[in-house]
Amino acid sequence: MKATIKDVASLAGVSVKTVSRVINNEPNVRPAMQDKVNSAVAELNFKRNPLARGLRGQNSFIITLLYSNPNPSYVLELQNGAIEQANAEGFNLQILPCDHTNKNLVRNIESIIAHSSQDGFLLTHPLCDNEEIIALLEKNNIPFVRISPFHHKHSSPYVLSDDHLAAYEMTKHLISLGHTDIAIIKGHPDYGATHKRYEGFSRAMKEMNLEVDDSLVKEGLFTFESGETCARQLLTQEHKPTAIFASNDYMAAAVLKVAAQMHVKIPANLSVVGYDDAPVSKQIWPSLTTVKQPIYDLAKHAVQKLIRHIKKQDFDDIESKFQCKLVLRNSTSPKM
Amino acid sequence: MKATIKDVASLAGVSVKTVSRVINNEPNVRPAMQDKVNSAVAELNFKRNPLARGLRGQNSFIITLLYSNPNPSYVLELQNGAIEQANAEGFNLQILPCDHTNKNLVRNIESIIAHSSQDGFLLTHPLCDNEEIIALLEKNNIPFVRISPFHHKHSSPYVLSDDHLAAYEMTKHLISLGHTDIAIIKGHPDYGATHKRYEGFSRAMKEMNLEVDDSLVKEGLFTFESGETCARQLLTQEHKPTAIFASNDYMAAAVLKVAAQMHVKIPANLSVVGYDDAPVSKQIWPSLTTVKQPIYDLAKHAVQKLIRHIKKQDFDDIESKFQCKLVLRNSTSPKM
DNA sequence: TTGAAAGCGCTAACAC
DNA sequence: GTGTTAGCGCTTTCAA
Repeated sequence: MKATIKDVASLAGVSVKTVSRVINNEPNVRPAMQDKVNSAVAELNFKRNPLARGLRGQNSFIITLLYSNPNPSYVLELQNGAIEQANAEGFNLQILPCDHTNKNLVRNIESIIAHSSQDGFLLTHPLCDNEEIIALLEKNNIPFVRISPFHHKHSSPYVLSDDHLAAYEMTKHLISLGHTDIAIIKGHPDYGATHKRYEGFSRAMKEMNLEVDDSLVKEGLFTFESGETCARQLLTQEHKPTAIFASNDYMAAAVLKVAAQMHVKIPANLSVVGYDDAPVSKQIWPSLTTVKQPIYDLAKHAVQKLIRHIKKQDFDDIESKFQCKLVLRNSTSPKM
Repeated sequence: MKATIKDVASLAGVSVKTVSRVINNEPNVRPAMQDKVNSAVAELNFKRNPLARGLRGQNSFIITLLYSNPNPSYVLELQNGAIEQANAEGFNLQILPCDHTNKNLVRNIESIIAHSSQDGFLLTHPLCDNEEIIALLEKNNIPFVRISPFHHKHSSPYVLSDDHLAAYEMTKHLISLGHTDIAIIKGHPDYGATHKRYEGFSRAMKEMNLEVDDSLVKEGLFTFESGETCARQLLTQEHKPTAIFASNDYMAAAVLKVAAQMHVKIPANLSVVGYDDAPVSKQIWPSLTTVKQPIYDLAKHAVQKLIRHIKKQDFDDIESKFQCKLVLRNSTSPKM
């Protein structure tokens, strides 16, 4: 059977409390004792029982990743980064998918935090901008870290990628290819990313003294269908762009569809860029020039911040910002 | 603070054991007592502490979903179905991504099952066909259910979708459109799905007295790149097909790419079908005719089977087979 | 610096 | 049918 702390104690010839001190890196244990305990631990292949630890101790060593996101590759990368870091620090990650349009959302989360014992939460957009959820966690004194929030007004820690800068650089890239009539298909208005990406785009255009014609700014919803509608408008209206910046890859893929139907050659007659480096960006032809967010690192760092918070250790900054990467593929070319 | 079983007991004026009996649906409690307990539970908003329950009881009420799969939408749908069902039955689902090419895989899993306390495992392909993992679980007497296994020789329960039939029907569909020169791009040879899909294809062809020319059977690997290679061969060789059955959507998307590059019009000059109903099948133009597996239901049912196993309840069948659905989109048309 | 004892919230064993 | 008691494996408290 599994070795318990008692087995270790008797093998090492010390008390259970001493074993507990050693395995928890508590101070006030003589090195000689530590060695004895450590070799007993190794010999018995002992690991703490997380259930017992969680029951008796202050902490359960469980953190919960809460998300409501329709993008599978994004969610999975988030999960993988969070699991990796949580396990490395001796925590378990619980994943909690939910639906942010559900009317009972807050009540459901309330019931979950009331009855299971998580040490902290990782909140992704759009949940991390939900005032009710934040108020709930604060009221219950549960530490949380927000991932890519839109609002920064809360004093709670958060991690994000520099969407503004990446959109700025991508736009500059299009301009450097000679494009001046650049359209943008914006994302869903409720998403922070939408506005940051648009601001980055605008700043680049302004800096290069390029006017952004209103007819070249379309309001999408991050879905393929919305991208299709916007693309159709852009490619049929009087003022046609020579390049389109779609605020995510799904909408960029929709641009390719409309272009194909209208016999507009990409990238020869129209350059298209997306955002996210979603799987589709490689599975489509021409493959999409896009922006890769450091999602895995974002998640790892968010867990790190959260655990620091839980352990009440010294804080690093409230904000941690990570850089995106431009991924140049085949949907862009110099303006003819 | 949270209400405990003691609080409920004193409010209801009964012993803790009676409360325990009621909340666990054990027999031998008078209805009057049950009512008293139930109203006390409701009044205090009591829920069992899962940590304490897991520590004392035989079961931890944790089941683990083990997977190693590069397909994000597949994995996420699996997770969602499994979480849904597990929670409905009062269990927690732990997700455990791993890498089936890792040399330490079995040792890692061994360490996990030795030290945390899961009640059972859900195994997905290719892990569910790994003899070492199965032997490990059997040795430790841990119940497990396999999801879409290739080998059926084990007596352990499994769930799967009827790949053979779906591939058969899809092939029949192509034949009904008038196609006779139908090529197939097979999947990775190590995957069971590869062979079942090929068999379904072959049976349909044979039934209709259509010969399958060797040059129309290509060996892919389920990746976009492998699909591209196969498609290039098919579209440049002497014997060209008028329809291509790609064993998954990634490879079907690759066929569209090659066709576009070679100015082969889809579906006018070439019909293409995929498999899986991956996100790309809707994000590409023409959108892909494909097969949708009931992954969500597969996962739910697998959990159901597993929990039955854990509770040592009467068994349903070892095998549970679910039907796929043909999804007809725009990549197929009658042969011209 | 170390250890003995109590007890987290629950279920199992057994008594009544 | 119902209750009492012990104890899961660990951490906490407090005494030495």
